[in-house]
Amino acid sequence: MPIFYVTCWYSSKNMSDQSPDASGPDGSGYLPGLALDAVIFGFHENQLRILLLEYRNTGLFALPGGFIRENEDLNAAARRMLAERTGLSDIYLEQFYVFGDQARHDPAPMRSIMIANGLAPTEYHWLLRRFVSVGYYALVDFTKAVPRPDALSDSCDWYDLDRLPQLMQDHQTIVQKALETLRINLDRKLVEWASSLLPDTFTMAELQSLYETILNEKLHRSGFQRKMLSLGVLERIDKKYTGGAHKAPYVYRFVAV
Amino acid sequence: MPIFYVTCWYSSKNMSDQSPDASGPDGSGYLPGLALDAVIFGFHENQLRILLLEYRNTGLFALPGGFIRENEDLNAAARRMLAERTGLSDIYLEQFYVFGDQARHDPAPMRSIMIANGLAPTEYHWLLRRFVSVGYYALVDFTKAVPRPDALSDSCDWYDLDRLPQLMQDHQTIVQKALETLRINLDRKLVEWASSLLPDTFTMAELQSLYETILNEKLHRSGFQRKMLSLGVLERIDKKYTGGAHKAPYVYRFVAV
DNA sequence: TTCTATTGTAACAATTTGTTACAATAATAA
DNA sequence: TTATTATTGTAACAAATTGTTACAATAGAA
Repeated sequence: MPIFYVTCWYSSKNMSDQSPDASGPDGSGYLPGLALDAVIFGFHENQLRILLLEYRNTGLFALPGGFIRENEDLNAAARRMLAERTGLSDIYLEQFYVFGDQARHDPAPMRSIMIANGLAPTEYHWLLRRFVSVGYYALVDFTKAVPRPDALSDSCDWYDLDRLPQLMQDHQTIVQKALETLRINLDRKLVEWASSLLPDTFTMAELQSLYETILNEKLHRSGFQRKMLSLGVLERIDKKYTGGAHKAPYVYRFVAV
Repeated sequence: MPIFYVTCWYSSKNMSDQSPDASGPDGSGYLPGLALDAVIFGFHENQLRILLLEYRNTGLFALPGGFIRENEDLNAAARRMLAERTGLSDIYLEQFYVFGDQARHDPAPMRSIMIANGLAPTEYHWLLRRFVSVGYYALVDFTKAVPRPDALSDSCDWYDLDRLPQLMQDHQTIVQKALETLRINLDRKLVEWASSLLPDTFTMAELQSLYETILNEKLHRSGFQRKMLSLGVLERIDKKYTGGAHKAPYVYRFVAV
């Protein structure tokens, strides 16, 4: 019972128009039907934001996403996509959920985007087909990122979590689920996250404001300080003279594990 | 710039030999390159086991897996696969990780399995290609399941977690990650899991043994009872006369949320 | 020098968890 | 009937953790 399975990519234009990695604008070279969407959390001075793309002439906003090359690990694809969008490479990145309902398949917005970009996609264009998408969340200091739009979008920028524009498809759901994951994992993953979210050294007040911003609630200063110190992962470095008319706080660093 | 993307399934035999759902043994009707693997945890009387398939004449063991139909939700596919393997439908099931490294692509074992089953797969047979696999864990009372082998395997049975046979590919890693997830989530998900892991009513000792088995550590009886009662989700039902020469324990039920 | 805002930490209370102890049984055997 | 036994439910207390308040120690500005 010899059976053959072949995935074919047809392009009416030039099959040879491909980037060096052998993945091209016709979708060839990518794993078919599988995508990534990333909720990139940016933190800086009490502010928690996420990175969104705005598509040209459409008023449509979306999470940065991407595809997986045939000769690429899934997580590596997420890391590559992230670097393309932010210019950052050593940041925390983790899967949190796979969005695989049929209901999320809605070719209309993507068709609008393509048309707004001067393309005339056929009904069966690969970008208009059903995708199962792996959700990733990433953590960065947003002052370190250099957001770059992708080929179809004219802006890539940070948006306050509580003032998000209307998002495409199920991207609002994806953001919500990412935020839940962030909150659930905060205590357990703090040390892993620290280098992505905080400068090398930081004051206790900065660490507390990170907690408060992520959890969206006020914490008691004294108890917080005691709890953090009791974790045994903080090393006190120096005093920090901020210029304020008050005692100078210490700066801390997470000790290597 | 009209571009076409078409996925083609070639079968040297009969393209019409398909199940009613339009997914066939040639892989057509399924989302290409995407699979599921399930770690089905079975609990009963202090024992935690998982369900494994043994492939005919190969000595190879594997997690039950499956594919996603083109007109099926991802989670629905997992639920269907689970029902096919266990006969159970109302059980707890959740994604925990996507395994998407290229390194996991190793066609050798699957080729052996197919050959052992009298098939002569070509090099490009769909089952021998790279798959990204969504890992699910499920929770059942293993006395309620009726394990059924799939087409290529001659047994489907429960194995003690600490006495697993050698598993195919990266399935050992998948089991490990599922177990970690189970432990991390136990407290937070207890109520959701209860109906899959415990009988409708249960004694405190049974609940404690569930905890101890999952966490693989002894807990203090008194503190455990107090903690569980303080959750405010247990309803005391009745006494249970077990026949033992001692005080009869109460049986509890989780109250509806 | 005084004043102000913020920090680090002590002090104590409240709560939660760890541990031990013991009375309350269901059977069983004397 | 009456011990005996194994387990259960919970009280009692200790230990640890967390919540809250208080206060001394500044770094700068007035």
